[in-house]
Amino acid sequence: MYRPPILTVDGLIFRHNDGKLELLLIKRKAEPFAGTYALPGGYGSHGQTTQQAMDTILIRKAGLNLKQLEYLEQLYTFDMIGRDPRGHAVSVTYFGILKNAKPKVSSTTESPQFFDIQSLPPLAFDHKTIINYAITRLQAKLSYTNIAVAFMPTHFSLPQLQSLYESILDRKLDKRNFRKQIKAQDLVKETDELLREGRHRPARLYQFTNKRIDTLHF
Amino acid sequence: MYRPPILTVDGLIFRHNDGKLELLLIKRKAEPFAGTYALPGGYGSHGQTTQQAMDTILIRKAGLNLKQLEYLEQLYTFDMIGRDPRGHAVSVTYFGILKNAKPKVSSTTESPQFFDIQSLPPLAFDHKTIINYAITRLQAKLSYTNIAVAFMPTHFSLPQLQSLYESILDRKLDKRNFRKQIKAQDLVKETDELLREGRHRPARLYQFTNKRIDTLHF
DNA sequence: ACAAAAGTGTTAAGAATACACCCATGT
DNA sequence: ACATGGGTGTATTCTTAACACTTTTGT
Repeated sequence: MYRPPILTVDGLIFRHNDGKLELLLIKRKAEPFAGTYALPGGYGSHGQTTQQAMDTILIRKAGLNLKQLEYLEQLYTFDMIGRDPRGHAVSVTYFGILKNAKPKVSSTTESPQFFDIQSLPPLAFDHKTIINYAITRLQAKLSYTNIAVAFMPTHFSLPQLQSLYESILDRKLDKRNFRKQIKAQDLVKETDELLREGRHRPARLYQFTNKRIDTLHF
Repeated sequence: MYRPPILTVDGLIFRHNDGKLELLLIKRKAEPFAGTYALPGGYGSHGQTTQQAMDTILIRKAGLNLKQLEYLEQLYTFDMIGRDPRGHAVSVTYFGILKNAKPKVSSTTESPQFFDIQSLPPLAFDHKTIINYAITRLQAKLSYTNIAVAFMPTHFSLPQLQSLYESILDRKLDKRNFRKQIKAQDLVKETDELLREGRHRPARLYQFTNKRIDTLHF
């Protein structure tokens, strides 16, 4: 009789908030690693695609459903010995982006919480490895896709967009070169609105020219 | 009681032979799609990593084991309704490269055979989609990794290397620019051997400077 | 001597980088 | 009036692309 491996699904939900790149974590209630932070995840069941499983799990653990995400792609499938108390498990991971302006939904079932990527708490399982993998992928995609679209609200200033790039790439960019490149790609178009938010010159607001996100996952 | 989904594993084994990019297919013996060509694949079992499963399946279906491959990476995990007669299945796919000079091992269990990428037979399941995905990935990796190393024999001429690039990218490249770029990356070094193979000037043989293949999978 | 593939450099255009000052606002 | 972040242009280097003739061999 055929006995398949345990299949789990884990989600990496990012957002850009307050100039920082943030990741959604939950605090585990069950053993192993009870009380430790972890990626929201759970078991996939027969008759369900892994994406459907991801959806149910995110709703249960973080009060968030996939339709609220601006972007979702499969990240990688990790199979590691000792991930699961019941033995070897295969985990399909998904990488999602929550748009900045969206309501920050979260039931408190497992105290879902966004953490700045720069200061993550200790993590359960091999989740730190998975997160590093996701960030490297995100950095790579930033250069050859318009994935930035997924993070930004519909109207945004170029300094805000630059802040997104900087928090993902984890380095400062030259303001003039950044603006020149963004404009050269014609990724964005001007609006006639301004954003006033301090005792300094207001920023012009832009919107993206095409809202579709390139869907090449490499 | 928890019932996991069916888990399958499929392999995409490429090689570069006779100036063409080739892919390993087997002819299915069982239903569904009996008699149709397909990627070598099968079920993953409890207590086995997907990579171990890939190994046993390749041995059984094509008389080839993973250690004979020059390169292996995970490609993607497809879950599609109707892939499996027993219902919904999740398939983890691996992408492998067989070095040119390697013995072309193959038991005839399921008549494993290499096909030119340019003229593939009709394929079972959604395997055509998976293959297209793999080729796109391979094309992308060619530009930012030294994955070409995996295809070439230890000693090779630059025209042979160019032929590999051309068969993967499916377009002609300029000879002078190609050689300049390869040399600029210092990917290769000259040997003092020559390859004579026709009534024309012999080609100088080269070897790769570092045999390690970059292992960034993006 | 000729056919056939190997080998070789230069120029032009475009992309990426470095860099410093003026502008519009709130207090 | 001043502090704060928003906004703008040019020069240089590096990268990419286009392009044609000579060399060495086997027959």
